[in-house]
Amino acid sequence: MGVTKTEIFTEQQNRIADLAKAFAHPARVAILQLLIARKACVCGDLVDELELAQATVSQHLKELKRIGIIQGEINPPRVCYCINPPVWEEARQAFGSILESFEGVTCCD
Amino acid sequence: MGVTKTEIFTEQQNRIADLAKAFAHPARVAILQLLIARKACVCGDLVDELELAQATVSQHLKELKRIGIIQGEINPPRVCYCINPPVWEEARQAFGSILESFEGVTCCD
DNA sequence: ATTATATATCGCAATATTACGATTATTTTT
DNA sequence: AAAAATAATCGTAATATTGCGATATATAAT
Repeated sequence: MGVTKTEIFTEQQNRIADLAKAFAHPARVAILQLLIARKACVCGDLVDELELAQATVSQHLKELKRIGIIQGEINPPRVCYCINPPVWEEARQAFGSILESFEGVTCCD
Repeated sequence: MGVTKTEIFTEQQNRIADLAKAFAHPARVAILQLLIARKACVCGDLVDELELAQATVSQHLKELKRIGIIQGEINPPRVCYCINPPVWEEARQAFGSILESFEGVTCCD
């Protein structure tokens, strides 16, 4: 159906999935990397760097904002985007936790 | 168009996006967690634990296999799935690298 | 006031994803 | 050989995502 059955999963599983979506498209990875490099904080700069239409970049920014991993500071007529530190930290914890939980033991050797 | 313009991004960006897709759905997070806990390696056990149809679980397993993060050992008529250590390590590196690259400095304070 | 600039949103088309029943394929068990 | 068990695949429906042109909005500059 294209509709995820979120109710059958735990809060944690749904949150990890949502945080992962921030990184699950190369354009969003590129945006996050640019924001970290601090070379392009303003939306228009991101549009210049990425070969994507302004509307498309804006849509990816909206998705990243929905997840909470970035925040936008309105500075008319511009908007300055940056990483949202607490949520970034949440992502570090979440991914770190699951990625470290595998000890290298597989059940079918 | 629903079709990602992979050609305008770097190999690394595309790979990170792909690895992130492994975690970008709660069912796949649940599957990976179960495989790590070693409680359910066999496909049928996963179907029992997740409230999803067998066909749906099988589809998620296929996607995880495509990414390479799990492998399936055929043990007819069963298939035993487990984490694929080298790709899991690749994911740890990739996410670790990008997540650690943010130093807490934001450009719009 | 008018114009220019910057970004968000709308509407649309194309493609991808999620989910599942039904079927198929393969191997074991009987 | 027939039946049972397990998992993959097919087909299909519903929804989501990606991308962009066009438009709307809001402020700054003229």
